[in-house]
Amino acid sequence: MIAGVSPTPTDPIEKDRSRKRSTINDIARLANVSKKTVSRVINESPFVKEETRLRVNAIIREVGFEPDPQARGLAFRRSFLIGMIYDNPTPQYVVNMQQGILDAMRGTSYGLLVHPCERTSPTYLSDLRGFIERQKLFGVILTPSISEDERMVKMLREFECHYVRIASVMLDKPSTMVVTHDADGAAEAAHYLAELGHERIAHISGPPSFRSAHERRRGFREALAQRGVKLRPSFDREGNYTFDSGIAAARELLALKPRPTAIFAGNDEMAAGVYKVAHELGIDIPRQLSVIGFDDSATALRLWPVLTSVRLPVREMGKLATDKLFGRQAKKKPAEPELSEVIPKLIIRESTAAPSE
Amino acid sequence: MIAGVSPTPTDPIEKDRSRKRSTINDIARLANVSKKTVSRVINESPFVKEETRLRVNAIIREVGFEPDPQARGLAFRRSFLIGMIYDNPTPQYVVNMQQGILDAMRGTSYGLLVHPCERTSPTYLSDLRGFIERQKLFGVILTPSISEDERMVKMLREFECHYVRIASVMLDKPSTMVVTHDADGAAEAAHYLAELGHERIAHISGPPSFRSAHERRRGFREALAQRGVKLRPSFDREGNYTFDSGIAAARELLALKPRPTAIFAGNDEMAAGVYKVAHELGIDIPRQLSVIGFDDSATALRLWPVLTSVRLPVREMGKLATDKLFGRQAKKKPAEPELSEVIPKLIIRESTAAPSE
DNA sequence: CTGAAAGCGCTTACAG
DNA sequence: CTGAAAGCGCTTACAG
Repeated sequence: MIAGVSPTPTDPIEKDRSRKRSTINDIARLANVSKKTVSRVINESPFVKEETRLRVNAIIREVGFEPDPQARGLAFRRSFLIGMIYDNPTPQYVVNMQQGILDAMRGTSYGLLVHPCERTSPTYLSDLRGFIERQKLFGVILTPSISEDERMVKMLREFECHYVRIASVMLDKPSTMVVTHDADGAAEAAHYLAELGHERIAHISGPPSFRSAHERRRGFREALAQRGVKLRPSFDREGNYTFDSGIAAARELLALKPRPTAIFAGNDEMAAGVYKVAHELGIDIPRQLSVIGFDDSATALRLWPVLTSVRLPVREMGKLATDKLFGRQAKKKPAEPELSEVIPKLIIRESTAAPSE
Repeated sequence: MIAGVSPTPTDPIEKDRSRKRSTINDIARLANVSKKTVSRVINESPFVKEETRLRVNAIIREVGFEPDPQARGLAFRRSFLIGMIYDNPTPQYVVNMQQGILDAMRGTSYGLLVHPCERTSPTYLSDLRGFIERQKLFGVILTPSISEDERMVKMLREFECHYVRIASVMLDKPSTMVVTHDADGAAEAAHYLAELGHERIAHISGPPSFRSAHERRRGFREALAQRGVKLRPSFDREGNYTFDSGIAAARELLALKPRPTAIFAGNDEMAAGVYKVAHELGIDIPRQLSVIGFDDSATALRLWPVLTSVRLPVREMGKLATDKLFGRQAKKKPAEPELSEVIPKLIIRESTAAPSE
């Protein structure tokens, strides 16, 4: 229709025009349709003639047009932003989770907004409410322990904000859950230690405010019981998933007589604390003490000897959760519930051996 | 003006209204001014009568009104989003940096969008261009080594996107820089080792693609030279800031005869690699080998013995950079250049001692 | 299957 | 110091 629109290098006006992003109006004009039709193509409406759709799409690609998420968001009354809300203290976990979410977002026009928070802060809920309401989030990914807070979830429903909860057990409708079955991973650790011949086995659990702490402890205890090994009260210590709490618990545990020959820590950070105390006391790992962690974080490989740990595929969990948020379900028989599950796996390294005594 | 507007618990209509966010129009109506005036108050325009401003602000607070960032962004042709663009491989660094940026953003209506990337990817620059153009970012924080890429910066200028570069040396106008002076930190490490009496001192540097790798090496070499100690070529190894590269370099270094009595690693990750090899070879740290890292990350405390390391206040750097992006300068004599600087500091722990031989 | 009008919640450009 | 009109780039609601 319009002749000679291709920019020439000597044409300063055309240069300026090309710097400006093209809009839905430009596309409509070039395709000779209304902007509403372009909008329909963008939003993949089925009510567009095949031929029209192809023509519009061709022009969109040619011009390199991308709709403005802010404008779309304003009209949709909902932004193209995903929030990651977390209070997990482990950087490795946070970064892996972010990576997984971004994996699923690649190629979309969505952005990832991060929002760390502290459940103990008095403004925790109101901060979060402000964040979600202000940003008009499309949806959020909730990781433990935030994912276990029903007040949080109630608020999200109020704002009609989509969400997916990552947690160690089923807490909600299957379509909103990624379940990590921490108890099964802990059970694997228990069976392995029992098979090695350990009987004086200790556990350092996470804080009661994390559901995973209960699950890991329960899975461990129950599997031990199956093997006829009892987790004695003095060998059953509470930590809070931090390195320091692992040190404190290990000091108590290793002062006991007789002391445990194996310790299963609720996560790798606390296992690192056990290592520190063992080194201080001159206790050899694994000859005199077997240690197992949980998470299989980067730390596991940096410890000496390398740590046996239960691996959770954190990055994949983030991707799974985000696919779910976008309504992209893994292909299954449609009859099956749309639950997503993840199975932890014991990675055996050099911190575990048969007891020497 | 309007009587009885306070909602009563039994009034379902009022309840419904209260669920809907109020807009600039509601405030204008309640304050008996035009929405343009409300807009002026929001944007802190000086051209509003004191009395009007107070009245409008009172109503804004009363109603709990917050302007919609998407709508503002559309009108401003610029979003209320800050991007953090990074390719740093250390999770601890990434999380600390994010925390620092969020510290500075607290109380604002801005959001933090994360964008990890790989400089080696063929789509690196075009991905980034898409990200910045699509999201119409208010500004970005660039961390090493992305912050050292002039093509990246050129692109940002093209889009008139504000930016602050965090880097180990001055690369740009002072108003856009947070300089970390890595060379000074490395020099401290050198002086300390020389003082302890070491002469066979080795260095494992980061990858040449990171400016900090050069700076740390340079600072270390020069300070050593001042003390009359030469960094021999066989003791001068290149790594790439990863744990594995630290292992590889340490294997070579510790096979040398005579081997070094001290190793300064370009970061803690590589120092962790040195520990692993030393343990394997039965070399005692610090009696037979002193080790110093850089970053003072969480890993430094989890290693045994605890690692002497050069600390960079990463979280503060993030806050500093973001304050700068917002034009919030530290108060100084206005004549002084608006450069932000950070001085690394050697944290002495238990991985360093006088050489035994 | 397609389009003209009105609107999302703000701001810019202009006028007074 | 204040406001009415037009516009940012899209979509909804309606009509045909």
